[in-house]
Amino acid sequence: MPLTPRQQQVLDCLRQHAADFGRAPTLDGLCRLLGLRSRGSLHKHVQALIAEGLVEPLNGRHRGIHLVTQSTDENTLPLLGKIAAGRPIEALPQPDTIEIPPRLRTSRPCYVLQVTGDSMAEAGILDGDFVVIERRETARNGEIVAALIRGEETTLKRIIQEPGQVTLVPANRGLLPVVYAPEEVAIQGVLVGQMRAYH
Amino acid sequence: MPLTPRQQQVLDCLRQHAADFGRAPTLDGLCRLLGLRSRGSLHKHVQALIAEGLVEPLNGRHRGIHLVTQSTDENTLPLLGKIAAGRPIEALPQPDTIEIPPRLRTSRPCYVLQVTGDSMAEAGILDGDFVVIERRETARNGEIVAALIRGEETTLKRIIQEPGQVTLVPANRGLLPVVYAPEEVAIQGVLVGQMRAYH
DNA sequence: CTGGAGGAGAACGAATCGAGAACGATCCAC
DNA sequence: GTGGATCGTTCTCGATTCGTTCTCCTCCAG
Repeated sequence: MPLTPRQQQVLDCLRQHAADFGRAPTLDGLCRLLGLRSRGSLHKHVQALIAEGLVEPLNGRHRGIHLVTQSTDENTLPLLGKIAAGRPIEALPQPDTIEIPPRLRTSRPCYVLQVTGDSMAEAGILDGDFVVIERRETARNGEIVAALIRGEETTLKRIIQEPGQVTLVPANRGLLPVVYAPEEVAIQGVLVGQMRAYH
Repeated sequence: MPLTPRQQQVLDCLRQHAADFGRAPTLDGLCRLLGLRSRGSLHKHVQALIAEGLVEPLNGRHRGIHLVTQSTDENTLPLLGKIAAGRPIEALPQPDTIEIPPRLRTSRPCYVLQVTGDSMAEAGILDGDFVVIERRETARNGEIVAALIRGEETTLKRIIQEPGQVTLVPANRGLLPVVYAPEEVAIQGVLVGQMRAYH
C-alpha cells in the first residue's frame, strides 16, 4: 500500500535526521521539524510506517524510531544463513543475497534462510530448501514461523498461541509438539514462500 | 476495446505525473492538468482505464490511481498450465508467464506448471506448487519427470527405466507405482525447480 | 432522432490530517 | 535508588480534502 504524502514526508525527515545525527529523533523533535504541534498526530504517521515495514516498532523506548535497511535491488533478498530445529541460525560470515520472484515475498521486509533437517518435511519443506521469511513479531495461529526460543535456538515450526502457552508443532511423525511459556518464544518472522532446486 | 482520445490523454498525463513526482495525483490535480473543472467527469475516464486493466482500482484511497506495471524481465518463463496425475496438462487459454530466479532453472529451455493434487506430497511437492520443468526427452532413473502416457494424460512422477519396462512412482502412501511399456511413456521434461507461496 | 463521448456541478461518505488531553513508561541528574 | 522531566501511547474531536455517485447538459456522427 502506498504512502500518503504526509507519511512520505515523515519518512524523508527520518532519513535526513539519521544521516545528520546518526540516531533517531524524539517525537517532539520530529514535530518541530515538520511544523506539527501534536505528538499524537505524528505518532499515527509513525504507526503507519511501522505497518508498512519501513520502520522498526519502538515499544516505549525513547528515540526508538529506527529505519529498516531496505535492499536496493527489487528482486533480491538477504540470505541470512541456515535454520534448523535445535540450533541457532547459522549465520553466514558475510550476508549473501539471493534472487526471489515477487510472487514468493510480500511487500514488507523479508529475508531468506536455508533449511537444514526434516522437521517440517510433511509440510513440504525439505532439507536444503530456501524459505522466505517476512520480518514480523506476531503471527496468526497455524502460520509457520521462525521463532527464537529462550534466546538460544531458532527453529521453523507451525505455531499455536493460546492463553498462557505457545505450542510449536513440527510436521514430522517422528517429532512431537513442544509447549512453551509465551515469554520463552520470540517470533522472528513468518513463512511466506519456499523454493527448491533439484539440480 | 480501444481507448477514446480523452482516455488516452488521461493515461498519458498519469504516466507523466508518475515520472515527475513518483506518486499518483489527486483527481483535483489531474483536473487542473487536463483543464477540466469537474472531478466527476474525470472519474468516468479513470473508471474506463480500470476496466481496461491499465490502472489499479482506487477503493476510496486518496491518491489511489496507480499504473499497472508490466514486467518484461529476462527471468520469466512461460507458465503453460496445470499438471495433475491422471489428466492432460490443463493448458491456460493464453500462455502466461511467471518470474523464476535463475537458481531454480537450468541453462536449457524450461517452462513452468502448477501442480494440482497430492500425488507427490511426500517428495515435498504440494497442491498449488509451481514446478520448473526442463524441456527434455530423456531422464535418468530417480529423476522426477513430466510424462505423457499413451498420448492421453500427463503426470508428474519419479521415473525408473529398466529394460522392457518403465515404472512411474508416486510419492504418496495412498498411491501405487504403475508399470508401463517403454513406448507408452513419453518424457516431456524433467523437474529442476519448485516453489510455493504461502500468502 | 438516437446514442455515445465528454463535461459541469451538487451531494455524500470516507480518508487524511491535525490539536489536545490524559496516562504510564522511560530516562537522567542528583 | 529516587524523583521529576521527558517521552511514547492512546484517546476524542474537529476540519479539510478527496473519491464516488448522481443528474443534467452539450456536441456530433450515423
